[in-house]
Amino acid sequence: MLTDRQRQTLNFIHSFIDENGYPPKLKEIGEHLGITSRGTVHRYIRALEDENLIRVSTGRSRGIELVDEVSSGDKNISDHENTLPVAGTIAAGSPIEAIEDQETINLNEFFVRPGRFVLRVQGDSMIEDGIFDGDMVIMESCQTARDNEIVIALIDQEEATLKRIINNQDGSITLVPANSSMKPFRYSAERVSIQGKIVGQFRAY
Amino acid sequence: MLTDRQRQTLNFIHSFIDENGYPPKLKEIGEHLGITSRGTVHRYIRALEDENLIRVSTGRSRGIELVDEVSSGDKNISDHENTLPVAGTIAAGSPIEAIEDQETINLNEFFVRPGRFVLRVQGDSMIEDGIFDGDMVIMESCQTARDNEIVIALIDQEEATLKRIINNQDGSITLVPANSSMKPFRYSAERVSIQGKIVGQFRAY
DNA sequence: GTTTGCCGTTGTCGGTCAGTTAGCATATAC
DNA sequence: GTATATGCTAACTGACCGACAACGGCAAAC
Repeated sequence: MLTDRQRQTLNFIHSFIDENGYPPKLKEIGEHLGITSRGTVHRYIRALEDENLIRVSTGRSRGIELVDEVSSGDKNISDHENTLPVAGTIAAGSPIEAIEDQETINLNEFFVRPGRFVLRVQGDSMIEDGIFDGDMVIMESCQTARDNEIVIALIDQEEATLKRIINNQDGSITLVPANSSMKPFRYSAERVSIQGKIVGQFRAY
Repeated sequence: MLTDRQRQTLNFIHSFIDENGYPPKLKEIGEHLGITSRGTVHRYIRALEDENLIRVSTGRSRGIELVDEVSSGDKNISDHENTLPVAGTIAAGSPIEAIEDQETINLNEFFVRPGRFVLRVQGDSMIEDGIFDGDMVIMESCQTARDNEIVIALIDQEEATLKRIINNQDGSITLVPANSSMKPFRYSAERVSIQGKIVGQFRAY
């Protein structure tokens, strides 16, 4: 029989894998449970292993596996249910006609890849690039970026912002907002770490 | 089981090929990961080859091939493959960290419904509403719209445009661009037919 | 034909990180 | 008092990671 904490641990492992496709490490589990000690977390892992609920490859990072439960049901989704027809370009002079058999787009296939995540944007610093307060941006994790890419930059390990990046000759980094009422800021390289770059943006009305 | 860095490497190779049609070289992978050493990158490549996830033609530049994953059997369309984790809101003061609140978003479920379609936007008439030249808009077919909704209006059965709509007291219709260099236009009701209203917008970078 | 430079390959070195184990402390239930 | 669950710190080990150096193949530049 599991204790509360053990059950919480198992639940977290479950949803973490669901979400990320790979298992968490002890530290991540600890953060979720509010435990700072990896040793304590490890004791839970051990207990769950004894109960035969997980499998652990000893020594390896992220070495936790779930023990198979009932194989998940198939989710038979026929393809067209997941696509939107692309009716063409809207430009002066042409009505949008009956949408025949033309191109379709599957938003998931278009945007969803491992290593990507979504953020809701707060603030107006990128409005001139068409990224508005409340918009969602699709980011891809990475540590470096080329000039003029839009990135999430973490400054002094504290403040995260969405900005356009310029890698200066001298190694410093300039973060440029797309809002003429704000000014670019220049930082030494050590102060800035990049957490991801933008690959998409969307908005619902 | 892959390490974090190995997974990031594989993801990058994947999207690089997707994007460019040819595989990246070590240096390019390194730049993406923030590594200056080709040797380190090479070790990842080796590991991925050992895991049978890629194939490498030894010695050649850009000699990486992806191993077909279709063959890898199950393709357990587990849900997370179609969702993106929502990492939270990006605002000053908070690093994007452990993706805690397990919210995820499934773009298809979010946007795809019967009767909707996608249009590519041409022109700048809606830039102040964050709809740029080249953006895609998701429309829902309908014949009427309330004030201030963004619609596709077909004028004189000829010209289709994306505009904000105002239904005037006298029955006429005003179409308002979101671009201060353009003026609203007023049409009699007979001249305008609405083909759909906006429900979403997206853009790829 | 030689040189130069890019690229992949291999190996080594030192630093960091994750998992593991053990010992100590506290609170609660029996 | 004893047992159990919980949490911490400290220390050990091996995996992992990144830099660097060196080599060979190849192609463009001279």
